[in-house]
Amino acid sequence: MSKDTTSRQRILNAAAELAFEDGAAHISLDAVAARAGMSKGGLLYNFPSKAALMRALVEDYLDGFRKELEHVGGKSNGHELAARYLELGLKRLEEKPAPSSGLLAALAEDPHLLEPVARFNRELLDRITDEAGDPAIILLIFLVLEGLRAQNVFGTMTMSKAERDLVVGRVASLLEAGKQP
Amino acid sequence: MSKDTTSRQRILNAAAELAFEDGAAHISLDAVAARAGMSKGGLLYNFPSKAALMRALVEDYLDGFRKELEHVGGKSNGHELAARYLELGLKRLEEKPAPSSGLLAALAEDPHLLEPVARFNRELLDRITDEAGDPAIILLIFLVLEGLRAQNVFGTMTMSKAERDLVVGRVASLLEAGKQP
DNA sequence: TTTACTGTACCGTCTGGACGGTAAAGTCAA
DNA sequence: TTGACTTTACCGTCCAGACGGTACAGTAAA
Repeated sequence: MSKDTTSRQRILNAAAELAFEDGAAHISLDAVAARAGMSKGGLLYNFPSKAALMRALVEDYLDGFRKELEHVGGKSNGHELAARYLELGLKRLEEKPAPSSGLLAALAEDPHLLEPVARFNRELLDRITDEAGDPAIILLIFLVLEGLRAQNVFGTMTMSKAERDLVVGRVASLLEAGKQP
Repeated sequence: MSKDTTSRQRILNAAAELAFEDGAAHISLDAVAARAGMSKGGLLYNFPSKAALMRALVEDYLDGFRKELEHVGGKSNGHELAARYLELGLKRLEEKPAPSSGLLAALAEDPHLLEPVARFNRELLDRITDEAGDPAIILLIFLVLEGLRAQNVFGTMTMSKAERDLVVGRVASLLEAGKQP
C-alpha cells in the first residue's frame, strides 16, 4: 500500500486488513507478506513466527492507545480522562485499517493473546472511576465505545454517522451532567 | 457433552465452544466432530460443508433471538420491545456456550456471513425507534448490549456482575424516564 | 561489511472434502 | 409375521492442497 511506512508497520496493517476483509481464519503468512508487498522470507525476518506477529498486533494496538491517551498530559481528573477516552475511542473508529481488526486476528489465533487488552481496560476503568464521581456513567461510556468497536470490526455497523453522533452526544451530556452535582 | 440434544445442536455447540476456547482459526471439522462426540463423516452428513456449518451457526443465533423476542407477543409498543430486547440480550450473555461465539467462528471464516446479523439488527432498531419516543436511548441500549456481548465473546469481560447491574440499571431508568415526557 | 531484505526450494503436518462402507430403523406388500 | 427394500445416521479411510516454518543463496543500499 503505502511505501512511506516501515515494513514492520506495513506488515501489521496488512494483517489487520486481511483479517477484516477475508476473515481472521485466512491470514496465512504468504497472504500477509503478499499484501505487505514483501516476500515471506522478509516477513519472517521481521516477525520470527506467526505467533510473534499476532502478539505484535496486540501490542501495537495497546501502545497506540496508550501513547495517544497519555499524549495530552499525565495530570488530569477523572472527567477529563473520561472525555479524552471517549474522544480518542471515536477517533480510532475512523482509522483506515481499524486497529481492532488486529485484535480480531489475534483472538482467532489464540484467545489468550487478548489478556493484555483485558488488563489495560480494567486499569483504565479503575483509574477513571477512582477520580470520577459516578461510576455508572464511566462504565456506560466504556460499553458504548466497546459496542461501536464491535460493530466496526464485525462489519455489522448499521448505524449512520448521524445516529452515532446522536448517541455519543447524549452520552457526553450525561458525563457533563455528572460533573458537578 | 449432553446426549439429550440433537446431533445438529451438539455440533453447533461444539463449534461455538471451540471457537471461544481455542480461537476461531482452529475450528477444524475434525476438532468439531470430536468435541461433538462424532466422526467427521457424521458431521459432514449433518452439514455438507464447513461453509454450511458456519451459515447454520449464524442462522441458529438469529433464529434463537427472533423466537425468544417474538415469544412474548407480537403486539407491543416501542418501549416494551426495547425493555424486552434489553432483558433478552442480558439473559443471552449468561448462556453456557455464548451464542455469539458462533458468530465469531463465522466471522473468522468469512465476514460476509454476518450480513444477516447486520440486517436483523437494523430492522430491529428501526422497529423499536419507529414506536419509541427518544431514538438516542434506544441506540444507547443497543450499543451497551453490543459492548457487553463483545466483552463476553472476546474474553475481555473485566466488569463485575455488580458493575454490569449498575450500568444496566442506569440504562433501564433512562428508558423508563423517556417513556412519558 | 552490515543491514534488510528477496526468491526459491523444500519438509512435515493439518485440513476440507470425497467416498465407500454399515448397522439400525422404518416401510410395505405378501 | 415375515422377508425385502429403502432411508437415516453415521464411521473410517484416503487424498490433494494449503500451511507454518526452515534453509540458503543472492542483492542492493548505507
